[in-house]
Amino acid sequence: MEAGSFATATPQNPLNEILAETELVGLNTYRRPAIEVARALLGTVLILPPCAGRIVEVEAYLGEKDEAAHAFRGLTPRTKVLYGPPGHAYVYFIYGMHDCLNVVAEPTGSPGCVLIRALEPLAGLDVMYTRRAAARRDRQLASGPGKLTRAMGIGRELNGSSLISGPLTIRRYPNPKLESIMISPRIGITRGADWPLRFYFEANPHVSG
DNA sequence: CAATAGATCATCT
DNA sequence: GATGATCTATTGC
Repeated sequence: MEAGSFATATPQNPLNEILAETELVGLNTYRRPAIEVARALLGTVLILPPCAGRIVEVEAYLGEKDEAAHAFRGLTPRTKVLYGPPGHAYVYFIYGMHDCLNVVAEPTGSPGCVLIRALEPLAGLDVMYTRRAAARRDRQLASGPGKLTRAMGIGRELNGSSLISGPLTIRRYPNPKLESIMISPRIGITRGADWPLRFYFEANPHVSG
């Protein structure tokens, strides 16, 4: 957050500023190979009012040819959304406890997607701290796939929802801040663990460990 | 600080 | 019945 330029006790929610300075990420951005979409989403802003966070870490999942992807087993009730149109949210429940957010990529019928792994909190921090009682620093609010869904209030009710119409949306700055991008193998998987499909901002403290 | 165990359930074999 | 795109608390150095 910014240093105390104002002495007012009521903190201004910067969500309106973010909305004014950004533009909605459109369908053409999502309807591309998952790797390209992953790169394109780095630095964009994930918004679910009253919260917003800048995407600083993502992973690409390549569909049926990718052993680590849910779609490796083909079309099932769970993976149905992945086979649907791009630009939609795929939210699933894992480890009996956590929800994870993916963005569906590639044309309809091709189940590539991008896992959102970490956010730099930008707006609604007070709400995030309420939801994430264990967090003592901003960097602990959303530095992991389960943490960020918790902090943002993203649940399975948003599975299959459109990122174009909302309420969950992704927006980009016309002139994004420059940060050097690192590439590494994906985290937390057993098969396909050697493929370099994780992208993150090298020096950003909000990236997961 | 690093390592580890426990929580807890949808999905698939 | 086992596994898993995780997080947290706790233990041990």
